[in-house]
Amino acid sequence: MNENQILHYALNSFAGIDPAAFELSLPYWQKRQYGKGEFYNEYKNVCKYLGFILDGVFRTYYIDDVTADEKNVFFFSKNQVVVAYKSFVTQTPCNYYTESMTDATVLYIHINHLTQLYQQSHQWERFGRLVAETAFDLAMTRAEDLMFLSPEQRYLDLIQKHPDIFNNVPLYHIASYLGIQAPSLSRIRKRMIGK
Amino acid sequence: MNENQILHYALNSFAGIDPAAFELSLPYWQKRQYGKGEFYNEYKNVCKYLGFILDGVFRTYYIDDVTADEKNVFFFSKNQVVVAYKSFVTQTPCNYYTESMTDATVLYIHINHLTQLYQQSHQWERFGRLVAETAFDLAMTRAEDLMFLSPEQRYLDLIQKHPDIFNNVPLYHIASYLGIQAPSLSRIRKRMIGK
DNA sequence: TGACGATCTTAACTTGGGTTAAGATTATAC
DNA sequence: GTATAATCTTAACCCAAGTTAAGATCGTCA
Repeated sequence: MNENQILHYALNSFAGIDPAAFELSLPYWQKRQYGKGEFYNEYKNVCKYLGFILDGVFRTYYIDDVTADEKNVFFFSKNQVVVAYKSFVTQTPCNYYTESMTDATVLYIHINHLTQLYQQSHQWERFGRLVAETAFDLAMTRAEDLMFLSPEQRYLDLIQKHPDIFNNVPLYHIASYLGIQAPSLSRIRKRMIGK
Repeated sequence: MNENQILHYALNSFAGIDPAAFELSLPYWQKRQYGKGEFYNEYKNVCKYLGFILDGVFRTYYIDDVTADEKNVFFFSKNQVVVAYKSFVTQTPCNYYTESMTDATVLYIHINHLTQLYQQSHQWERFGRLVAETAFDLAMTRAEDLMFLSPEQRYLDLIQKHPDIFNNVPLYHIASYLGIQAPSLSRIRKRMIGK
């Protein structure tokens, strides 16, 4: 499959975007390559683009004012949307950094063009609603993991449900995502041996 | 103000629902009184109603399969929407209990009627999008609090930002919401004295 | 291959929350 | 106003994660 076919396939399975609706959007998608460590969106920047990851992994992180620690909030990987959702929706500055952790390729569309598509097409309006619901689900699941699971359970969950992330990301970034320090993750991994 | 005026005022400030659009919805709103401890929506139930709280406080909580502990997820209070959002949107069974913590009065609308309003009116469609964005914001803020703040900071935050909840809810429910046990909250409160 | 930087683990110690059960305080009902 | 239940605090002990720094391992590239 070429890149447009991959994109159409993903949009169709996600939101039932048919060939005609996809055609509508085609002039608006652009492609960008990211080197490892490049920013998709920076702190204080308004996020103006919704991206679709053809390849690579991104992370969204927060930097604590006081301790200057980085805290990983989300990972985004292949065939997923990457966006600073709240900033994108409200067009306000973002509190996070969103950075590529690997070389990456992204197809992206400007918010103005997306808004245009919303007005032109029911299918795209539906897409907008589904993105909102997906964002809610992502945030809610994150909150639930933190509320209901121990760090150890969160670790096992991540391995099981997101091997693509686990296998492409250094452990200290995993630890930060799980809400613990690197030595704690090492201890958890040691405890697991033989279980 | 009578109850319909309160509702219209809230809908107007939240989503710019004008008198005509409000009029459209009027036949669909119903009123219910809750005694303390009654359920707005139960575990495994599909949430079919979106509620607007005229008075009272509700909590949404999860029960751990293993320990049988209750974990408070959200509080909803006066002049806010109460709903099990994910269950409502997807019309799937809810993982939570949503229960009134005080006597309460709620105006509520059935999902089918709301969907009907979405189709009839742009203003109501906008309302639907804003509810989605509010739900996202609530879940994201919950996740951020758990990721970035210590239990102590979360406690101070709650007092400052949600005195209405803090003043109407027993401390052991607050502790559960903060993600700690009641004795820990006592220790935090003791530490605070003199600060 | 060997050296450097990146990553991961370990150790030793500190800190704060979990657990359990008892006791103090507050609210509520009779 | 007193009894009773609900709520809140305290104590004692345990355990997991935080912190810091050192050391082991892995990857990469000249």
